[in-house]
Amino acid sequence: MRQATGEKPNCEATEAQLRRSLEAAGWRFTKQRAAVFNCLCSADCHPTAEQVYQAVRSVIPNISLATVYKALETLVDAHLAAKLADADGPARYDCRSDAHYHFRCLETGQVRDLPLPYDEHLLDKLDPALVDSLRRQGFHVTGHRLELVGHYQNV
Amino acid sequence: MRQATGEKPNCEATEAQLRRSLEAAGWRFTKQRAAVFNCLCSADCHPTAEQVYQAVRSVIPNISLATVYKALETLVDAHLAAKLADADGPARYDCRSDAHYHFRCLETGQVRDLPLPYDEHLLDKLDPALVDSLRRQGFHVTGHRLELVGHYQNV
DNA sequence: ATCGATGCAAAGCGTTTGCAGGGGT
DNA sequence: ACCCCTGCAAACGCTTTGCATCGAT
Repeated sequence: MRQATGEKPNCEATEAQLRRSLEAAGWRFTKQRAAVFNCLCSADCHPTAEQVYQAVRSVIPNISLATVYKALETLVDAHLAAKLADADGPARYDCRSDAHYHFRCLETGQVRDLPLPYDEHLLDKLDPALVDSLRRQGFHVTGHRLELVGHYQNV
Repeated sequence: MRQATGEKPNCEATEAQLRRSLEAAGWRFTKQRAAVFNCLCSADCHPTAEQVYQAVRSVIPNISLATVYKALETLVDAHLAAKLADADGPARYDCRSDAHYHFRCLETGQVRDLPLPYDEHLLDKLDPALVDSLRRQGFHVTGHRLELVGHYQNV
């Protein structure tokens, strides 16, 4: 975990902004949800529910793991976070909900955001006629998920 | 599930070929492993362990779900299949182990292979200087996973 | 005051494991 | 004959749920 530095979209969200987003989605603002959200935003790579739980306990010692899971689900529902599947092992949570790409370290399993914009025309770059060709075969493509894999070496 | 039509790489594998691949990886040939492999190859979209179990029971009625899981793990180890993560819900199994792309139907959750070659130069097409730029930020990219999403409408 | 959120414990689901007996080499 | 594999059942890890109480509006 690192301190929030304002690099990530949601990180600048003040408590008031978080409250507005939650209420806009029909949820109440609670300190548990705020703590979970702040944990996600200050993490340098996308944590698991258990990692969020351990981190948040230093702020709210008696929070329960079930509450962490419910808070994460609430944040996802309010489009304040996204849930990322993991082939083996627990899911990871990302405080960005906009379309973007991820990097997965094959050595540690860590998942990070890539400083790379979502490219709506990726398929055209692969092959300009691709989407039409796929549609003729029954595949109606509305988006894509790209994950780069390798290893991460902090500099 | 559909009948094997020979379109998929592993589908032409005779029992003898399957035996050779298993033994090359240090495993024995058993009818349970053969039945599980045949089920994967004849499926029109990548099944879950439970779906394999239900399908294989018509061939080996007393097979256990644990054996199906072990057979799938064995096939993955022998590079005769691959395991695909699912955001929510069980994993899916693919009788191809070469790098290729998938299509995920957002309505049914079904996953299919795409008739699309793996493009090693995808990142260069996104941006020729991308890999170098990422490496300077600590991301050492060795491959990528691309999944197209949308809905599938059989024609 | 109302009604949603929390914390706890128990249940749930997909998957893995331990083990005695059966089957492949 | 050896030892791996199977089938059964129990355990497992991650996640969700039921419920009484607490807290936000």
